[in-house]
Amino acid sequence: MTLDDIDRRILRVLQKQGRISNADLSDKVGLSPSACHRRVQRLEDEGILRDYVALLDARKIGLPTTVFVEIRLQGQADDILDSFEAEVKRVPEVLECHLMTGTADYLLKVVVDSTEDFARIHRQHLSRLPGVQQMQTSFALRTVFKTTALPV
Amino acid sequence: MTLDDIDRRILRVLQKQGRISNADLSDKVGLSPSACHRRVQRLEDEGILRDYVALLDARKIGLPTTVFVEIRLQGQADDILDSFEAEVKRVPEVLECHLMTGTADYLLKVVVDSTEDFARIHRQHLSRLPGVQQMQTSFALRTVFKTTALPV
DNA sequence: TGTGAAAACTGAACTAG
DNA sequence: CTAGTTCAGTTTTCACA
Repeated sequence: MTLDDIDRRILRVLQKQGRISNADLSDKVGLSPSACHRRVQRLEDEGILRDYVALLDARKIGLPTTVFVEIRLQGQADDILDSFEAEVKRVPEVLECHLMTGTADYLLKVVVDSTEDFARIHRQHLSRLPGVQQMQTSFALRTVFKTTALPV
Repeated sequence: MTLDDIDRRILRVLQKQGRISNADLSDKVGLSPSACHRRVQRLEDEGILRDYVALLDARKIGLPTTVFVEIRLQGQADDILDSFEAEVKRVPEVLECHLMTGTADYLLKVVVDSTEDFARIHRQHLSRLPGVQQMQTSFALRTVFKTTALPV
């Protein structure tokens, strides 16, 4: 599917204000409410608009610390990767898990309350992940910025 | 502020379905619509519910590739950090920028179309960032999972 | 918690380019 | 024929009792 300029404007607005009313959105992008609504529906049907979510203030719910964990596995056989991934999925503090280029390396993004809390999660979950050869941890001192909005 | 069990349920639902109607939400958490509405408003007022956003399918808008870039700066003087951060903010493909523990290290998360596209962004933007001593790039081969939902 | 007026949503019928 | 508009019935929101 091909996006025109108005589509991109709609996406830019919704990536910042996911709960804006269709009336206000149509104003912002210069369409009538129903024309705008039809476009939004098309973007949803195509799966380009994938989800609407609420974002929480991590600090205010006691998870101010972001940790990145690099993990080298013992091999790259599919069953090693599969069982590792299955276990990682069960740790709710792990928000992202990427398989990186190179030799069976994973990068995890983890949110925790504090370094002590991370120690606990490490002890209870990460240190028990199967097939791990090496693990290296880096703490974010400060998140300069973070957005979910893709450039469209 | 202290969150009770129903608050947490509300937050869990809204982190997955940010546009659910108040009527449906109140059903799911077992409250009357107006009681539920009051709680949501309180969570918004407190800033715990920070934002509602739409999430896009990165693949479908031509940004299927995630790249992590580790950067070591030449020093950790405030003005070096400040000018670096100011410049990084201007690159829309950079979704996250974290200052990491250690010696003036940054970690950037970047989304691009392809390795060639990353090469362009590197050439045009990243290689021109001020104060950079060293830069190391890792590509995500495959994103196993990724969520914006914090564990509450 | 329940109520009701005001706002928003959303589909149908219609129109212009 | 595609993309926009107006209009009207329905649903949702949200302030107040």
